[in-house]
Amino acid sequence: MRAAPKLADVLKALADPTRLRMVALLGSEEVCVCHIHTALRVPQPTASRHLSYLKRVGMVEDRRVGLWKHYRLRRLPDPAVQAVVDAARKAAGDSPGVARDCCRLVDAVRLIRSPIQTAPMA
Amino acid sequence: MRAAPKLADVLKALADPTRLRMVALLGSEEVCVCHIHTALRVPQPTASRHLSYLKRVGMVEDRRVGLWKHYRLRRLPDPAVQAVVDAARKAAGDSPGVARDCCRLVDAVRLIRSPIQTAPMA
DNA sequence: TCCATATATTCGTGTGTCCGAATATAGGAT
DNA sequence: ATCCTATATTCGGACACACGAATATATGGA
Repeated sequence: MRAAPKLADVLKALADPTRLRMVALLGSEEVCVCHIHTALRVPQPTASRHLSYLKRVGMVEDRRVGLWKHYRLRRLPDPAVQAVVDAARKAAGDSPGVARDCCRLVDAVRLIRSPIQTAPMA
Repeated sequence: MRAAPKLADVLKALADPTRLRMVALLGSEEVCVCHIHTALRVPQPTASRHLSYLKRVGMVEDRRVGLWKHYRLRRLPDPAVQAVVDAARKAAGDSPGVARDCCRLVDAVRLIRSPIQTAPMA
C-alpha cells in the first residue's frame, strides 16, 4: 500500500477538505509540519494526523531535519492515479482559500527560515 | 449546488467505491437504473440511492422513459473539476472490476433491449 | 379501477472517521 | 541529566453515511 496507492485510497484521501488543502499546498519542495499547521490554521495534532494519513496511503514522504519533519508529495507509480492527483491539485488551486493558505505559507517560511536558524535574517 | 458541483463534492462522490464504479460505467450515452444495478450486482435501492446522490451533487442528470429512468453523466461547468472526473474515470477504467461491470452492462442492455420491448429479439 | 413493474424513500443499525484535549515521544541545547 | 520545542499518538464523543430490509411512489396496461 505504501508504495503504490490505489485509486480508491487517493480519492478518499482527497475527499477530506483539510487533506485536499495540504496536497494543494505541498509541491515538489518539502514543507515542515509547523509551516503547514500555521498556513492552514489548524491545530498541530490535526496537521500531524492528516499528514500521517497521507503518508500511510503513500501520497507523501517525510524527512527528518533535526526537530523538524519535512513532507513532500510523492510521484505515484501509476500515471493514471497521478493524473487524478494533478487534476485535483489544479482544481483546488482555483480556490481563494488555497490561495490564502499559500500566502500564509510564504509568510511562515519567511519567519522561520530553516531548521537551523530560528530567527529571520538580520 | 445542482448546477455547479464543487470540487469537494465531486471528490466525496468519487470516494465511494460503488459511485466510482457508476461514474466509470456511465458514459455519454444514458443508462437506466435496472441496467446499472444489474451490471454492478448491487441491490436496486443501493443503485437508486447512489444515483440520487450523484444527481443531488450535480454530476448526473436523468430522463424518464416510461417506467425506466435513464441516467447520464453531466458535463461540468468548471473545466478544472471536470478534469478531475475525467482523470478518475480513466484511472478507474484500468480496474478489472470496472471491466467486468462493463461486460455485464453490455449483456444487460442486450437482454433488455429498450424500455418498450422487454424480451430479447426473436 | 386494479395489477404489475421500475424506481425511490424510510428506518434502524453498524462502521468509519474527524475533531479537541490531553498526553506521549523524539531530538537538540545547556 | 534536565528542559524546551517539534511532532506523534491516544482517548472520547459527535457526526456522517453506507447498507439491508421493508415500504412507498410512479407509470403503464388490462
